[in-house]
Amino acid sequence: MTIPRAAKTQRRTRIQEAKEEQILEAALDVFSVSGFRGSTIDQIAEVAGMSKPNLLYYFRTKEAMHRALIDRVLFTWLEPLRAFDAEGNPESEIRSYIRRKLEMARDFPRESRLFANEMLQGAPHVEDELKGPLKQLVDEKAEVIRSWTKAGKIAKCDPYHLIFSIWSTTQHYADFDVQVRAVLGQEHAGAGRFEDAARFLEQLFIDGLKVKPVPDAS
Amino acid sequence: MTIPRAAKTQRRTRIQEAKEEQILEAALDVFSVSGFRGSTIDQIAEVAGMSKPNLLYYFRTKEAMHRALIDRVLFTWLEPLRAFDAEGNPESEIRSYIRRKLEMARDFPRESRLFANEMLQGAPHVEDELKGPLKQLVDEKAEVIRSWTKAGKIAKCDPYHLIFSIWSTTQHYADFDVQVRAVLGQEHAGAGRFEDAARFLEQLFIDGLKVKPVPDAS
DNA sequence: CGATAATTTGACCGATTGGTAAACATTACA
DNA sequence: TGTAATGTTTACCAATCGGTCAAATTATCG
Repeated sequence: MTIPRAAKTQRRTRIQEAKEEQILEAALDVFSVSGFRGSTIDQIAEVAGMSKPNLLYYFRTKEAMHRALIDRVLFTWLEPLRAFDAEGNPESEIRSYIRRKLEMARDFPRESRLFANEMLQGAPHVEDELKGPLKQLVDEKAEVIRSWTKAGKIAKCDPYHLIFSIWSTTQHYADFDVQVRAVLGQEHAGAGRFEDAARFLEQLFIDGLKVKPVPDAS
Repeated sequence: MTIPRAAKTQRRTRIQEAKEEQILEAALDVFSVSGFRGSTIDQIAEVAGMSKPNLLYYFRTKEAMHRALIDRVLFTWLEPLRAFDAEGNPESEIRSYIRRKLEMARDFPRESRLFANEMLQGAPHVEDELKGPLKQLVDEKAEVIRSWTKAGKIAKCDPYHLIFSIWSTTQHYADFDVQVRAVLGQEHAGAGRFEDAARFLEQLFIDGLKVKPVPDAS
């Protein structure tokens, strides 16, 4: 019988694990550029170096591949935010959060683009995750930030929009990489652009969030 | 003869102008969500309320539609940056630039997403525009900002990354709208979110760029 | 070894893709 | 009004799409 598709078996053989990894790696290449609708199984199969029916032996549908990919990416993608520590020093926490996010944009640009593609299309496959686990995590960290402002450790500001702005500025270097390179030109588009970005963003956020001397009407 | 396609005629009839407008409007709907590869002429035709061959009478290929759309969007999209005035007061210039960009994200989210989709795919259709006109415009404005820092009007910072960060933070509210809504929840995801964002971003950039008292070693 | 299960592939299917041909309908204008 | 140009539609095409199937191949293990 050939009925028991890979997914059904209890124990995953080494070969299964390896092939699924190989497929998801190729799928990430393709989905991150063309989005779900714009990607084809044939493309993924070619990148993976396998036949199309062979892909479909491990993942029954195109959606299944995409779903598996999204699930995996979503988890690791939120790790920097999870590491955000309430006990830590606000300035250094924000600083290292920016650093971490920027490192991810540099080291895992495909993952960032996969996620961006999904958002642009209205998150048809992950809306529940956004409204559930993601919102919950952000709510939690927003509360931490709010406590910092209340304690006078950082300037008063909307914690949600602070998080959004860190997300957007850092992911920009992955999602809009072509634009960044084009605008910076050959001279400044080298590997150093991430260091420059880090310096700028740290300055912006740290100084922008410093507690300001109240011009109190006395 | 039916050979002279619409594009070939010198004078554009009223009906041509209207239909082309109607098509591009529909194309914007579709392309902005699914990207170039993920969109189909049939989808656009249905949204436009016209038959597929009728679309192809006005635009010979799917690429021609996309190209026409991109050209139009790219121009209006850069208007806020063009309005950036070297003579003006730095603080109010930056403030109004952020406002304008945020208003565009609110009023023209499809245009923002169309552009974002193109970037994610590596800008296969507009790389020349990025390296040419766009880079030139940004270079020019970056020089303005640099002059401000040299004059001590704003804190010393990398003008390119400053522009990038304004782009990314503002466009985020168009491109990642689903995520923003999901995280903010029903209570705070209303129309007011743009006002909240404006307040936060203005504070961040204005305070973050204030000239800091030098802790000079005296 | 033998046999059973797991893996891989070529051939194929119906649906959809971008695009065409030509007949038909409408408009502009002398 | 007539007629030529413009605009629209039906029918269609080859290529590609997501996915199936049965046969062939390979790994596993007693």
